[in-house]
Amino acid sequence: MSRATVVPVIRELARCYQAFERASDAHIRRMGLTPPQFDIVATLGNTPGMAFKELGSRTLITKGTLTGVVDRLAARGLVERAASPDDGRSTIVRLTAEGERVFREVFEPHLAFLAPAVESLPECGRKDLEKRLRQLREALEKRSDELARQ
Amino acid sequence: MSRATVVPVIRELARCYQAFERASDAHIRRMGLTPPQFDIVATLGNTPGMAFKELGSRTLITKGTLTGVVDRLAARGLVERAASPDDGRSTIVRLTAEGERVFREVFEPHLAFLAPAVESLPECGRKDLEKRLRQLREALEKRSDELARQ
DNA sequence: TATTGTTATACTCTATAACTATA
DNA sequence: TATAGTTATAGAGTATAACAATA
Repeated sequence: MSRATVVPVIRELARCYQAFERASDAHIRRMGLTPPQFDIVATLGNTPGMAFKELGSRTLITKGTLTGVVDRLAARGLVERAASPDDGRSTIVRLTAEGERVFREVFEPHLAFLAPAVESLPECGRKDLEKRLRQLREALEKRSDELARQ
Repeated sequence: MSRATVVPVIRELARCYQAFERASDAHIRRMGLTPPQFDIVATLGNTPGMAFKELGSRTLITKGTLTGVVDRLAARGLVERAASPDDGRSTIVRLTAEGERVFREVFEPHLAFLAPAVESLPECGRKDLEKRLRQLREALEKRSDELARQ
């Protein structure tokens, strides 16, 4: 019974996310960013900046990779590094004025682009979906923990 | 109102998929495959093989990339190319005996690994989730079409 | 002319591990 | 010793476009 139960849910999750990703990535690339770059700009938007460590844990980008992605964004003038006042080992990453501009220019229109799809679900359907996705996520996180513990 | 509606659903979708991906990728890598490679092996499993074109459309890997991924799997002896009997331009990709073995060794255990997470949802919750995800996916696919048409 | 798959280019991301400087 | 970030390495995936063979 396990297989017949698991496959449909996982397949719909993957297909739905891929549909989101495809719509989203195409829109993001038209605005001249890669998906990880957008992820970082979106994470830094409306914040005073944050340490590499926190940025990495929020975006799920590992530290070695993050240095490279941040380098490329910095080279384009969208983010900048600053020394942490609290910890001499730590570096803060934050949006530049240009980065803020891109954030505003890119993030809200991106939501507006996605909105018609989300709003096509009935109100109760959205709430359901959020709740079920949260439950499944928590259960999946437990599986990751199990695996890591082996 | 649009932003407050859209963000939570999209965030839960992304977080849930990322939790899946993280659990799944770690498990797949332990078995010596990359995620796109697993995707191909899983797609070819229990089929007589299929043309590049179909394989690409099922896995969402574009043709230029697919040649490279298939090359690496072929170099490891997991898949092989064969001329299409129907169309001289077309190439069939199929699992080798070794590829079939890896499929069996990898796919079912992978489902078994994920099963506890999915089965932690109540029966009705799984059905709900599948239905809502399907609705959202269809709406997102329409957004992609809109974008492509511009 | 259109389509299938390959090749070529250039780049981004990825995992991993060694390294530095601070704590 | 442990942690934060950088550097180095090697490889995998990506977009894109030009190309050969076939339809």
